[in-house]
Amino acid sequence: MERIAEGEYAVMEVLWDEAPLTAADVAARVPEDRGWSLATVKTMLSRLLAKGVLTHEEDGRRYLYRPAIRREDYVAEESGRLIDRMFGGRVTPLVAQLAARDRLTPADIAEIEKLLKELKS
Amino acid sequence: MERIAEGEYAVMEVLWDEAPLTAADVAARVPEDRGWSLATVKTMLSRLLAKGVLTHEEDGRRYLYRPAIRREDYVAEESGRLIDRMFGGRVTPLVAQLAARDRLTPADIAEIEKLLKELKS
DNA sequence: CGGGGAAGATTACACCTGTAATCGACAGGG
DNA sequence: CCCTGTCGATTACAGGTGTAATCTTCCCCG
Repeated sequence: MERIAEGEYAVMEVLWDEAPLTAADVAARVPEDRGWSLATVKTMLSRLLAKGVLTHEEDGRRYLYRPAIRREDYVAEESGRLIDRMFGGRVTPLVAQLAARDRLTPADIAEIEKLLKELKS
Repeated sequence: MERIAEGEYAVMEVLWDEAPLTAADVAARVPEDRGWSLATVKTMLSRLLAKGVLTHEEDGRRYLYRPAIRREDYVAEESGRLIDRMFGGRVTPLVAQLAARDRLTPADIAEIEKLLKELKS
């Protein structure tokens, strides 16, 4: 699966959330703080099409864009890459790391424990 | 903290493992499969210096390089970035995701449970 | 029916990254 | 004392990315 750049990912998020959309619709839904012009969004859409992670169907003179890959799949791949690179492919050190950095609230801990318990059954 | 590119990260790994080292030493320790020439490694070192994530001390006509940032800190930052981007800043969905993707072996689960238990005390 | 606006396509351009080659200085061996 | 090898510094260059502007085509409003 083709790599998706950081900015492009923001566009994918929009379409994972709602699809199909026109370029203008996507632009309208991209987070404000990106400060992107419509032209920029169109560039992103073209590149994502070229990468094969979006498809488009014609709607008169416009395109309707929709994701060609599933969000969970992409997220899984990216997470895997990070874990491979920074934690030698092992998940436990990641969790340990997060714990040590106080990224885990008591609520998180409870939730994860529940999750793991279900996994074992 | 400056962003470290994928290739540059491989150089950092070498120096986190052993420092200080000369450019030639670093080149000798970079994973074979990168297939990098000494020149390439030197470029990486310069860029990392420019980014402020390495320091160098003179040793005659050569430099001895050593990390200027701690590995755990950088790893923490990168992990945080991924979690923010792909999981809305929440850790639990990450773990859920890993679980669903069978990235968690029973041994992992046991280990994580132990880790969490310690956290609570 | 003509002009303006909107759609996608094409082009632009600077910065980052991977991957070096080349350059100028200098130290050490013969 | 000179040559050669080695060092860091500088330069190179293509592909990816952020961020658009411009071009071409065509539809709709007046």
